[in-house]
Amino acid sequence: MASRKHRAKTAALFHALADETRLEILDCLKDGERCVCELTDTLQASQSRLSFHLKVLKDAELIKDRPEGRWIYYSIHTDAMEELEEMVRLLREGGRASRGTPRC
Amino acid sequence: MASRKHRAKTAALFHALADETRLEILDCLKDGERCVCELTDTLQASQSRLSFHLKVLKDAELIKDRPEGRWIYYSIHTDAMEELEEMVRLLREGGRASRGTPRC
DNA sequence: CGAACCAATCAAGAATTATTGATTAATTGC
DNA sequence: GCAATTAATCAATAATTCTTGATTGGTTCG
Repeated sequence: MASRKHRAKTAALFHALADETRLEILDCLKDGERCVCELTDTLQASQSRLSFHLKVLKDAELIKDRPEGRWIYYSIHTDAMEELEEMVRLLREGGRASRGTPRC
Repeated sequence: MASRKHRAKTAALFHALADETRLEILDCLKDGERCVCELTDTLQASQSRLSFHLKVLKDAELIKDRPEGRWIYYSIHTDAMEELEEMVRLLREGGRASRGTPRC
């Protein structure tokens, strides 16, 4: 069926992934959690810019944060990654109930 | 490693998917190929608007077209869908060579 | 407390992307 | 050939997203 709501959620998730800087961040976090200052170092990006992209990723629930003292550590939110795989599977395989109905 | 080039390609692919109209088109095409006028009908979208989004999807190689007479039939490009799954898998599982290296 | 540090937020501007309406090109049927 | 149909493209505008630099809030350490 692919409800309107689900479609919006899917679009939002893909939007969060549709940016090189954000992909770079995710790539970086695959090795484990990092604080923002480590990321600015590694990715050669300004603090403000990075903060913006981290927020996008966090809003999409692709990453989560853990404050500790004056640092904030970010890491990959595994659940969302699983959800992403599910979305792609639906997109690909269809998940259509009626195989005989030709029109959408 | 996730080269710069690969990251750009990934971002571009996700960008093509980050739009409700385009997701709707893909959803529609899952039932088989459709010509543009069928899509404008079903999706209640203007011809020009649809044409724009079809171009985005086609540029991302998510769909392909088959001209026949004065119609143009669009359908899902299965290869790209497989590639998409591969990208998501890489994003998720890492595909990182050195498991021992902590920094990115 | 005050200085230094980390990170979020804000405002302004730049850049990109989407929508609309009009035009154009190609094809079919009369 | 001419009118009608299908779809791409273009120009202009609207809307969204990104970047930058400055400010703010919270934390630690002296």
